[in-house]
Formats: sequence, C-alpha cells, structure tokens
Amino acid sequence: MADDKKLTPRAEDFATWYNEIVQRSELADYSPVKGSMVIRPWGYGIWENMQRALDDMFKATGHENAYFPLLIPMSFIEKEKAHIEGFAPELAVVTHAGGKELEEAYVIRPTSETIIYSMYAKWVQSYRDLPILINQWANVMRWELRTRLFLRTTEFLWQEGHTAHASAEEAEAETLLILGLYRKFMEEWIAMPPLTGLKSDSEKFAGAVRSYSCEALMQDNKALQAGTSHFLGQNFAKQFDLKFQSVEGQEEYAWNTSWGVSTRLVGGMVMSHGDDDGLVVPPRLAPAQAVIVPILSGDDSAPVLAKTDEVAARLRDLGVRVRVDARDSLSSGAKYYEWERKGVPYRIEIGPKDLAKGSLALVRRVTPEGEKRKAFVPEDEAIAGLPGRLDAFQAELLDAARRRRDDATVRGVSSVDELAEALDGGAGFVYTGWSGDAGVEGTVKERCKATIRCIPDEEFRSGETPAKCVSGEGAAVHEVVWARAY
RNA sequence: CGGGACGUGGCGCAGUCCGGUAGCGCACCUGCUUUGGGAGCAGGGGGUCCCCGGUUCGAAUCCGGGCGUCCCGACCA
Repeated sequence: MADDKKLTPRAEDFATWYNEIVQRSELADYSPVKGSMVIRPWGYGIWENMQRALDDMFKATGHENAYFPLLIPMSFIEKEKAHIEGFAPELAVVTHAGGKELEEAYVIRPTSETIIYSMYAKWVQSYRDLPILINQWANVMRWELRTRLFLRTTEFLWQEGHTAHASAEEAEAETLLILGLYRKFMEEWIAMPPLTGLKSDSEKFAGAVRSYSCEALMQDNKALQAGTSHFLGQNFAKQFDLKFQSVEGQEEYAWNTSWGVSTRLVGGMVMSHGDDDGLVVPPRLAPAQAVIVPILSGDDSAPVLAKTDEVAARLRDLGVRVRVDARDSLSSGAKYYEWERKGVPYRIEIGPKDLAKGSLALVRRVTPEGEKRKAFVPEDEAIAGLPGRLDAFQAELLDAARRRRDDATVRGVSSVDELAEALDGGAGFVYTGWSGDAGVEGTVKERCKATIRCIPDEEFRSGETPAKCVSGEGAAVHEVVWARAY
C-alpha cells in the first residue's frame, strides 16, 4: 500500500519534494497547456500579498502603474540587436488573426522594453517630461525548453518597471534604488536574504549596459536569481528615438532602466522555508496567518463554535488574517496536517477543556528550539499576543535563512579545483577572485556546473579582495560569487 | 533539443514479460457511531487503461507512430 500522506523528504530528493509541495499544498497545478501552470487560490493569495507590498514600495518611491499591450510588433523586438539575439529562441509569435495571415507578425511579450520605450518617445519632448517612472503588472511568455512550477514557466506573472531619465547618473541611481528595494522586500517579507551585486557580461540582460541582481540561496544550496534591475544606458532610447531637449537646448537621448520580479518569488519562498511536513509561509505573506480549529464534541459543540467566532473576530480587529476551519467531516488531526502542509504560521485550537480553563492552545508552524509544540495560553493573552508572535516568527525565519546562507558560504577559494571540491562538498555561494575574462566563466561552468551569480556589492565582499583569478592566470579584478543555479 | 523513467477511476499504484469479463489503497457519496495529531463500521458511485494506427476470434498487455509529465544535461530576463 502506498503511503501518500507524507512528502518525499528534502534530503532524499529535493526536486521531487518541491513538486509535491507545490501541488499538495495547493499553490499550483499543471494545466492542459504545456509548460504553463494554474496558480490556485492559496498560491495566488501569497502572490497578491507580494504584489501589494511591492506596489506600496514602488508608489512610495514615486512610481505609477500603467498597462501596455500583450502583443508587440515583431519589428520592435528586432530593433535592439542584443535584445533580439537574447530573446529570439524563446518567442511565441502570433501570425494569424481574424481568419487571415497578418501582414506583420506580433510577438507575445517576453518583456516590454520595446513597446514601452516606443511610447515614451511620443510622450517626451523636453527634460521637463522626465523622469518617467512607470511600472506594469503583467503576464509574459517565454518558450523555455524546460519548465518548472513557479521557477520557470512558459507564461508567468511579474511586474516590470521601465523608467526614462535625463542623465546616466540619475538612471543608475534608479537602478540601485530598485535593487535595494527588492532586497528589502525579500528580507522583510519573504524572509529570504539575497546577495546583491552586478552580473557579469555573459549573464546580463539582453540589451542592458549593466544588470544587477538579487541572488538567494535555496535549501539545496542552489542559487535562485530572484530579481533583476537593469541600467539600459541609451541602447533602447537610440533605437526608439526617445529624445529630449536638455536645459542647454541640446537634443539628447534619454537614459533607461528596467527591473522586474516574478511569480518565481513564490518558488523561492517554498525552497527557502519549506520542510518535510510541507510549506512554511512567512506571516507577512500568508493569506491566513492563523487558522482556528474548534474541537467539536458531539452534543455540546455550540459553546465551542461560539467561542471560536468570538476569538476570530477579536483577532481580526487586531489586523490578523484568520481562517476558521469548522468542517465536521474531518477529524481535528486531519485538519492539523492539512494546514501544516499549507504552511499557515499559527494554529489555534479551541475545545471544551480550553473553555473550562479560559485558555487557547497555540501551535506555531515551526516549533521553536526547546519548546513544546502546543502552548496553552490564557485567552486574552493569547489574542493580544498573537501579532507579536507572528512578528517574532517572521524574524526567526529571516534569521534562520541568513544563518543557512552564511553557513553554506565559502570564501577565499583560489583555484578551480578547490571551487569544484567546495561545490561537490555541498557549498552554496563560493567566493573567488576573477580576472574579468569571460573564458574563465566558460571553463568553470564546464568543470563545476556553476556560474558567476554576481560581483557582490561591497557589504557582501570578503575583508580581503583576492589577488589572483581563480583560473590561476592573471590578477583578480573582482571578487565574484559562484554557485550552481536554478 | 539529447539521455533516462513514466502515462491504468480524483490521487498513489498492481496487472503488461506470458493477450481472454479492469483490480487494490486513499479520496468521494449515504447512514450510524465518532472528533484534543491523518476515525470506525455498513452500504454505494465513479475508469474511451494518454492518443492514432496495426496484428489477432479477442489488446491495458504485442508492434509502429504521436502526445504529455518528471529527472539529468544543453538552453534560459
């Protein structure tokens, strides 16, 4: 008899564990469309909370939302040389519509730089029209050869910010502002502390001058590129004639940035915090932060249900997102397992014994070190204290993730042999010197299956910059971080 | 796109080698008893065996061709 109640443990097969958790915690399901998934209410609720937090951050820094078309004329995509080279293999193209073949094919957007900057060109005449700080929430499509739920799907949801500025300095500052904002969001909301830094030329966005990224480390010690912010220079402005007249009366091309995070973040959350019992959703992202399970006992369940509703209402007044699970078709134990698998941060049990004692049973999704799983807390204290407990849980998840990342980090590696050994030994992020030669990246990738995740920002660098390139040839120009990646 | 595995009620699987009325566990429905860590008993419903074609009196099973999913790789803002 197959025991399908337990998940495949992470240590046994991380990829299988991930697929099971996504489906069995009802985040998403496979759809009839190859490579595309259905995001179910529990997963979409998490995404909505992510959206809300990010959107607030964008608005607070002067950005506005707008919406541009799904379809982009093929000729637009072809204008920027590096851009088309980067995206051509993964484009889905609409060639027929209205029963006829189209004169010019449309591309289903893989990203919207081209159509957005073509519009900015219409809207900008003067430096007084700048900056333009627009974001859009949208779906995009990239025909990837191999897809994975949330991490790489043919169609995915994201936000893409596109800005235009009068100077390179201002655009660069915008790029870094957003990078920092992404980092803050990942830390404070997903409890997923990323490294930030600059992408090497071979890893940067097709069409960018410089790409910055947030790189998070998953529990299997593989890196996940969780967000990117690109300084586009004048590459797109020149192709789309995005010009303005400066204070001095000169005609100049605008400077652009673009930046995005996607539903991939949900996958990052899963692989940052999930355990062998299921998902663990950080309280700030959880569609339900607490679930109340009334313990029903035949005859007199009415007082228990009344107390359940009362406690739920009091918690909602405190701003806690509460769900009540009063289904009588399942035993309490079955409900516990279900909500644990879905990662609800706190469970509250209310039964006849609690009514008698005036207490509630609190169970945290992850029991703190050295504590009993169930805490019987006087009712008023339990209710008033729950927001604080949720905050503490959120903070502990971040601490644990940061510790895990730092424990898996190896610094001062000085040869490719040593790099391979570290990675084979289970290291996550490995720091070495790098000459800046793209050939070294190719060699290491072949040998170690790892890539340069980024040239880390100053605070992540080692105290002492390595003197030599990891290849053994040439001086190090940068310290870089290597990892096997998703 | 290369290598490997798989495709049988909603889910997990057996049956395939060796062709002969499609099975098991879970889930689901009804009733009763239950309910503080995956409830019990009784009764019941549900399957073009991924698709197309071939062989055969007869195909889940054999043969050919597709399609899909997963894993590894290549590719990948």
